[in-house]
Order: sequence, then structure tokens, then C-alpha cells
Amino acid sequence: MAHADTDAAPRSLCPISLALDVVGDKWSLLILRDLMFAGKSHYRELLQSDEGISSNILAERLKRLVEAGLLTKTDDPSHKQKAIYRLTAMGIDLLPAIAQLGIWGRKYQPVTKESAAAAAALEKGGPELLKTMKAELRRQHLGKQAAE
Amino acid sequence: MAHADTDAAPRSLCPISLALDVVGDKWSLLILRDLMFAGKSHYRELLQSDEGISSNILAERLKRLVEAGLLTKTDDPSHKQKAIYRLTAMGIDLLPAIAQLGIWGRKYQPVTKESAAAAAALEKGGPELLKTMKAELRRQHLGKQAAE
DNA sequence: CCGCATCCCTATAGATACTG
DNA sequence: CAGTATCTATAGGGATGCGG
Repeated sequence: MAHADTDAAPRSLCPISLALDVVGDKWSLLILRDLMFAGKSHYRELLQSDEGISSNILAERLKRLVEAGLLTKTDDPSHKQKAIYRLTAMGIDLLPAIAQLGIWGRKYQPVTKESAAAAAALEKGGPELLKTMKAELRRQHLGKQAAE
Repeated sequence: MAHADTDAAPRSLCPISLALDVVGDKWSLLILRDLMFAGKSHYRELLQSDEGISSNILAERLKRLVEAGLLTKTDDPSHKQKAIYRLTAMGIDLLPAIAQLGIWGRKYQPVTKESAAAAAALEKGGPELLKTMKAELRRQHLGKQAAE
């Protein structure tokens, strides 16, 4: 069983450290990336990321992220089987951090042309573009459920 | 022995994923934080972080970060014993990402007043303040060695 | 002392196979 | 399809050793 305790005692009270206690692992930010940029919302879609996350890890991370308040999990009204994972406002607010990591990655790590283009646009667009993207994410993920 | 391979095959070509391959572990960003915000530069100082990193882990991460090009290691001219770790331009360019994580942490995780103040200043200051801080870091870390 | 390197041992991450 | 069970690999804590 071994339930994942979301609050396993913070390492320190530094905000950066606290943030890393939540998303400072190998996969969480990539899951959020797929929800933000790839428009994914189902377990199966998230399982098919390029990086190849394992099913148990994905399940555990999704649970953690829901418990931490970054995601919501609701039943798909059409297909009873599927669950829909959506970002909360708290999750959407990680967009700037993730975007900055992308900008850095594009600048210093060898990368394909296409992914470079997106990151370049982000860097040039700056805060304006981020605002636009956050507004879009809010519509998609928070849309019909208003608060929370 | 088991030398730390810096290039253990990227998980994907996504810039975000590539960035996380370098600094997406539990400690690297905290080490960079201490170099950026706490003005630390010696092994000893880094060992004394609030989060309590182990000596072997710190040594390994420092080596990794030097090999990855985020840090330089030079001998302290005064004390022959001590080594000095400095940020490279590549390391300094992670400031925005780290700052964004701090802003998020302050906003969504319970935090002390003092650490909140710094993060609040960062959020209000925005890109302007980041520019100032980066310039300062460049003077401190790249100062006398110009290029890299 | 300082900066690590090495061992040992535990905890957690993660791959694979399987189940409702 | 969405997870769970099982097993293995790796990360990491703590103590200690060791050259400079």
C-alpha cells in the first residue's frame, strides 16, 4: 500500500526548497509540461510522452500532484473509463518556471530546430506571451469549474 | 569508482527535459541557489545549507555541475586548502528559472516572513530586478576571468 | 582542519508483468 | 484503459579514511 505522503516534512522553509519538495523530481514538471503544451489530459496520453515514463510512476506522480493541489482528477462524462486530469490555478502558475527551464535548455543544450522555435518565441515574447498562455490554460483547465 | 557520466543519454530532445536532465534532481538547484543568493563559494559553506546535504552527494553534484559547465572550480589563492566554486554564464542564466520557482513556492507553500519578503520583491521587481541580479552575479562570479 | 573518496546500508525511483 | 504488484536498480544518508 504505502500511501504517498504529500507532506513528508519539508527540508527547509526556503521557498525554492519548498517548491522543489513538490515538483523537484525527474517527472512532475514533465507531466505538467504535457498538460500545458501538449494538450494532454488522460492517463494514457501522458504515458506516451517521449521520455517514456513507467505506468506506476505516472500513477504515483498524478496522485501526488492531485494531493498537492496542482491537478484535479474528474471522470470523463462521455467515457466512463477515462479520467480527466486538469491543471489548477496553482499548477498553471508553474508555467513561468517551466518556461524558463525551457528557455535555458534551448540556449545551452543541443536541440532540434522545431523545439528551438517554440522556446525562442517564448524568450522573445517574454512576460506578455506568458500572460497570454496562462490565460489560455485557465480557459482550458479551469473553464467550466470556475474556482478551485 | 563509478565516474559520474554527465551525458547519460538524454531522455528526449525537449528543451525542458534536457534542462531537467542537468538540474532536475533533488540538490543541484539548491546548490546553485546558495551560490546565487547566499554568496557561498566554498565546499564547507555549501555543506552547511539548511537542507543538510551529505558530503558525498555534495562532492558528486559539484563535479557534475562543473562537468556540465554550470560551475568553475579554482584554487583559493590565499588559502591553499580551499577551492572556490563560481557560477559560469550558463549557471547564472538559470537565475530566472530558480527565481520563478521561488515565487511559486512563496505563493503556494507556507513560508516564513523573511523568505517571503525576498520572493515578493522578486515578483514585484519582475524582469528588471532579475536583470540587476544577473549583472551582479556576473561581476561576482565571472568578474576577473572575463570569458569562460 | 579541508576537500573529498569509499563503504555500507536503507529508502526511494523505476521497469516489467499483471489485474479489475 | 487505468492503474497495482513485484522485483530490481539507483539515489542518498552516515560514518570513516586519507592525502594535502
